[in-house]
Amino acid sequence: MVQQAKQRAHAEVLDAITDAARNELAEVGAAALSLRKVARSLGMVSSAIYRYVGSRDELLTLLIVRAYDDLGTTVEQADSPDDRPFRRWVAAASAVREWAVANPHEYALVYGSPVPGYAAPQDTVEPGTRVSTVLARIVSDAVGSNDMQLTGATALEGLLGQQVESLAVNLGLDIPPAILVRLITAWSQLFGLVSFELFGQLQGMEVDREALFLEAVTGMAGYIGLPDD
Amino acid sequence: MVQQAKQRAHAEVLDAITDAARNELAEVGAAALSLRKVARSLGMVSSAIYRYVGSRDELLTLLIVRAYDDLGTTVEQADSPDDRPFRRWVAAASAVREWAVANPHEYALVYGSPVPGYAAPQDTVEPGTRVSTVLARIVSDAVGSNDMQLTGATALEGLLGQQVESLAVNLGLDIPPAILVRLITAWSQLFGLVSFELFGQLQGMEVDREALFLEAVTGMAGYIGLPDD
DNA sequence: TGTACATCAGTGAACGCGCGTTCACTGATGTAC
DNA sequence: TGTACATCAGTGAACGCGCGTTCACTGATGTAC
Repeated sequence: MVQQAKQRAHAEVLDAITDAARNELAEVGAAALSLRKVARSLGMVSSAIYRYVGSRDELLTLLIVRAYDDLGTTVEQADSPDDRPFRRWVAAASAVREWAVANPHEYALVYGSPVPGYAAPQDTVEPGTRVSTVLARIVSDAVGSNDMQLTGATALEGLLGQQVESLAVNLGLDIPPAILVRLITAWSQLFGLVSFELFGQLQGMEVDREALFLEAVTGMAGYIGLPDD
Repeated sequence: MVQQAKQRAHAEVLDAITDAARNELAEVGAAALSLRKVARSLGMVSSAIYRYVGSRDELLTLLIVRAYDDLGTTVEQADSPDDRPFRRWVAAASAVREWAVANPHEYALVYGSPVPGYAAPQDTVEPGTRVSTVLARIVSDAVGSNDMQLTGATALEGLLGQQVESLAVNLGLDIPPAILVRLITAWSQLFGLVSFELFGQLQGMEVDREALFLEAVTGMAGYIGLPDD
């Protein structure tokens, strides 16, 4: 019983460390994140951190997993399966953007340029797939309910067609290759838009970013065959 | 005369420094780029660098300008104004991707997450616009020659429409707002695709990346109204 | 209830490291007369 | 052609810094009997 209290205390401090690290991240970015600063911000001596975290890389991994999970949860909650596919797509995409705008450094940690000298371990893979899983479900639901209106799609030629087909099988997705390619494309375009905005490439252009994003997302919806109302 | 030789020598060493820095960049990334390592790789003592470069930030700026210029030149050369608009678009987009794949760290330096603690000075702005200038010229040429086939474009509503209109005026572009929004969208999607591929988000998906890219670029061409052959 | 022992969070000093930058200097090269 | 001077690339030592990580330790808390 009391051991459990100890374990709880341990977990709480670990949470506090992760929180502090998140704040550090927001101020200086991943490359400059330092165990010593995190410790200092908690009023601990730097070596005490090692009771909770094995190394700096381990802390980074913790942050990455947490960021993926945070974003994953947000997007999952933004998706209401009873809506029309178009609405679901827009909602999911907007959720990605809003989370990114609210958490720019965590977004950068996960979708920005790789942190030099850090190799993501296996633990980060699964939480990283949650967003694309939602997107895929939206599309496969639309396929299932015959809600797709794919225009101008050419049959996939050769190698790419085969690869996409076996990808669909591997992921257990009921999505025809011609649509799945477009989904993959739209998926990366979605993050492209967000990164572009967040990393300052739109700087100097005075346009309403949210409206621009909605325009783009609507265009992508058409591209992947999700009809607008 | 001899002074000129001195100046030339100075410029040559500065070039060597930039080259060495580029190599460093390719190995450790921008955040970990160090003046001392660059000096060492040239067989100089670290303080000697300061004869050529005022500070680490100045060296970074040099690298950024050079990357922008490199990419800009590449894309400009890939564009042959006599081709059909669709071909020009594909050629320009492919040039971006190929350059990025060949120079991943320079790409990351310029289009990746911002380097912490570094603020880009004004000198980097102009070379940064060269790619988008090419893309805009392709589209405005197509507009001028009545080569556009814009499908499903809704008139832009409210604020965004006005903003895009005045943007076109400011940049001196003869592109109707409805098309310009889509160009901006496609432009950032283009870099989104490239970043996604380069930063490892496609990892674990066994698809021919070039073919996927071409699919996407073709889709974007349709979106911005450039008809395929 | 009391005592001996185990656990483990947190301390504080120390390690070796590489960094950006400064500074007084040497020595080669070019210039002026 | 020769001499005094200026320029400036490169040297080497030093500065102060913050980092990740280790280690022997203290002291509080809980456990077994």
